[in-house]
Amino acid sequence: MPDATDFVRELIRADLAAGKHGGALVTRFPPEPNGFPHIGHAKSICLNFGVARELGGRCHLRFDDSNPTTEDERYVRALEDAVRWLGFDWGERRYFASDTFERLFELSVGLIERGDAYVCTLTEDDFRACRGTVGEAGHPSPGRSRSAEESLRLFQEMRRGEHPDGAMVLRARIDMASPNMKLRDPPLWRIRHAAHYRLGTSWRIFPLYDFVHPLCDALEGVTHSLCTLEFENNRALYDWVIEKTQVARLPGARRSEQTEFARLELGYTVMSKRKLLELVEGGHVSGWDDPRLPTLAGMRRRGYTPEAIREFCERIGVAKHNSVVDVALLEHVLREDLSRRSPRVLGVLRPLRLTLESLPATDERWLDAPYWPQDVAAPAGAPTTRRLPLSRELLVEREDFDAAPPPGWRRLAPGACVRLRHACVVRVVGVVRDEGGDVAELRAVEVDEADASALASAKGTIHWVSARHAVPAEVRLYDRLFSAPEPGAGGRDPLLDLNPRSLEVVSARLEPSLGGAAPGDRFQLERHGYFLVDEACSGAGALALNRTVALKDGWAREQARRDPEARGPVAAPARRAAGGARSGGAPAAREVAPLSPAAEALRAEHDLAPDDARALAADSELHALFSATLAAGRARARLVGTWVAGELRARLADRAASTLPVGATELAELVALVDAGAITAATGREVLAEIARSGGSPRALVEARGLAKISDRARLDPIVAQVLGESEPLVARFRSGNAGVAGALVGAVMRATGGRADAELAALLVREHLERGA
RNA sequence: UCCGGCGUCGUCCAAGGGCAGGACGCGGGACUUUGAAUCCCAGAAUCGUGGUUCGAAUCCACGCGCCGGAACCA
Repeated sequence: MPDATDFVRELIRADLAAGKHGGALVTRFPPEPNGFPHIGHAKSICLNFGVARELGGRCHLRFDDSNPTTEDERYVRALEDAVRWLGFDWGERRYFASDTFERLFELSVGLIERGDAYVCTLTEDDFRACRGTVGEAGHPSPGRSRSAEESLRLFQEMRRGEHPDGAMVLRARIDMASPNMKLRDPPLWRIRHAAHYRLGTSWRIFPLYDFVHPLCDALEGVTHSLCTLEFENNRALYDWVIEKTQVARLPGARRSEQTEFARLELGYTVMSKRKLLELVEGGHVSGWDDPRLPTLAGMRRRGYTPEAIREFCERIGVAKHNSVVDVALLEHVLREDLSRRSPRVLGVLRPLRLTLESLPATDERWLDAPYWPQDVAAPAGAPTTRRLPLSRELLVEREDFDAAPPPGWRRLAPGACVRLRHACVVRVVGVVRDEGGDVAELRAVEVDEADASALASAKGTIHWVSARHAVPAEVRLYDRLFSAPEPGAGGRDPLLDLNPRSLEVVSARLEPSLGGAAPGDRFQLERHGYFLVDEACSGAGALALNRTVALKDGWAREQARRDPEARGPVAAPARRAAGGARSGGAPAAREVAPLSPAAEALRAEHDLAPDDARALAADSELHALFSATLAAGRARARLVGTWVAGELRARLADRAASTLPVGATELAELVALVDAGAITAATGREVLAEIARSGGSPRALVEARGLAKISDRARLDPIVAQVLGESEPLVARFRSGNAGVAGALVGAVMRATGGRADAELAALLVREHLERGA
């Protein structure tokens, strides 16, 4: 049962229910093959493919490849890999925009013939100058008046390659003065003498996004074209292109509709293709699949699972406002998933020798150790235990020893007892230092199982390996690539925000069972984190491990809190910089904007609410209706104002008041009913909605439907009693101190009476009943 | 400045006239042979001001703030 609900799914469900597009649902994931997909693409993939899967539609994979200079076959493969890896399937539905150029050309010819497009020979600079700015209207290009025949001839010449790059473009003829810049005669095709990765040099002109995209959607029969917020201004053009090309008449084509949602942003990383490309080409990372990158290839190599990413995409939701998701959420779902599938093993990242003096050098004890903790069920078929050798020479974590430990320390310290995971409790009896004074070795003895107090003093458990049996491995530890929450914020160079310590490579020693680990294997190194045996670097005998994500470390967090200086700026708890959409400061309380003289006069004359006066003053038609209504009845002017300027206008949306089948007479009648207390305001609104739809007399409607207000105590009281009887949980909540539910109970009474109950009386009765019952 | 979009816990997402809810993070506690996991508890928000309404996060108005838009990119 897919519970994921968001405005996109709601919209689609509504369209489906309404039978729009013949009840069909077709979405598409439309990347341009000019870079590797990243976690932001995953959101789009999960949305488009997920919606289709859940709601019984299909989703196409389409390559939006209309720019020959940036696109490449290898990106096509990377995109396909990513979609498949995430667990989605486009079946036979793989399309290339570049396959549609011929049809797009034909549609363009139609546009020119109908006068909806023309060839413009302005230079790029002049073109720009002609377009105007956001503040001022543009003016027409000389080409705008070119005849269709002439434009057609030029357009054919463009296609034949008879003109150099930039000599001319085909433009839509829309509106050079439109406040929406996208509509100021946008270019549709431009000349580009460059080899396209699929088409070679067979085309010398290439269509632009705003032309290609709607047309491909329509041609493929896409019903819901989901894209990100920055295309909101393009929607008008999207619709224009579909309408004016008449593409929907073609077989299989549809009038698709665009809906925008917020793209994904993650803290401490960059998501734009440009910036990613810069990192890759500048050698700041090892490639598109560098495990520190938010690319799907990088995340995959680091050890992320498709399941975790899908879960993440589900949890972040889909909305219409820009947001920056905390990486902590990503890491949380990752750990959740990894915990279920990773056997626990021991490995020492930064080894320190520990000699167990109580164990003879020739002794070797093999212990049984479970792979899975008590609260994690072993996956079906997975081994549940392995053997672990204990010998005299051990290796422990350097960090687990402190000669002068802070309070609360539970690990190795002079004289202290700790438990060796799966083995025994040991006591540190000696610390050997090298000539530089650094700790070189620890001497310890096994604690007798009978020594209860020593056993009990061992508060901590540490991991270890037998030096002789340990297998070496190169382990890569990753930290976030950038040290700033929003790299490059404020226009600075993001490279300046690179975290110099984003990668640390250590020579680790692992328990012998890992000797046979194969690329792609994953496990948890206890107390360290989740690791993946690197697919690319683990040759025969040489094990390379990538730490996918560290375990949470409550001790480290606590230490950091005590001494923030001791930790690097990067390792400090993630704290997003203030900002984003919500930093909108509350200016000092301000007076409501003053009324215009006309509005003020109106307000004073009729004792109107200021907002109503303003609305009436601003709309002569509404004002006239107000005056007429006033004249037609005896209701109080203030109330008439509210109903005309408030309730009626709200129903109007963009229409003119004269289009409604409601005149001054009806309005006056309605307001009089409310004013006299014959009906409730709620009923009044309902009646207004009804007569706004189909006309008629309010009084007649009220009588026909029996909508008169119930203000008779004796009549309402039993209704209240019944509602309360049926709302046991709510009543209980009230009893336990939640006074707010009283409102909900009043609401229930209102619903039970179809809005006819005198609300004030209902509220009074509800309160009486509740108090009596208590 | 014009056009478009958007403002709910620190973060992400619900509630679309009637109980402001969930998740992550943070804090506290229980448990623990991973300072993990798990469990429990706490704290924490409707951008502002008016209006309509018995009742407003939700409707209306006026503001404020943030994002996007002037590529022959997508």
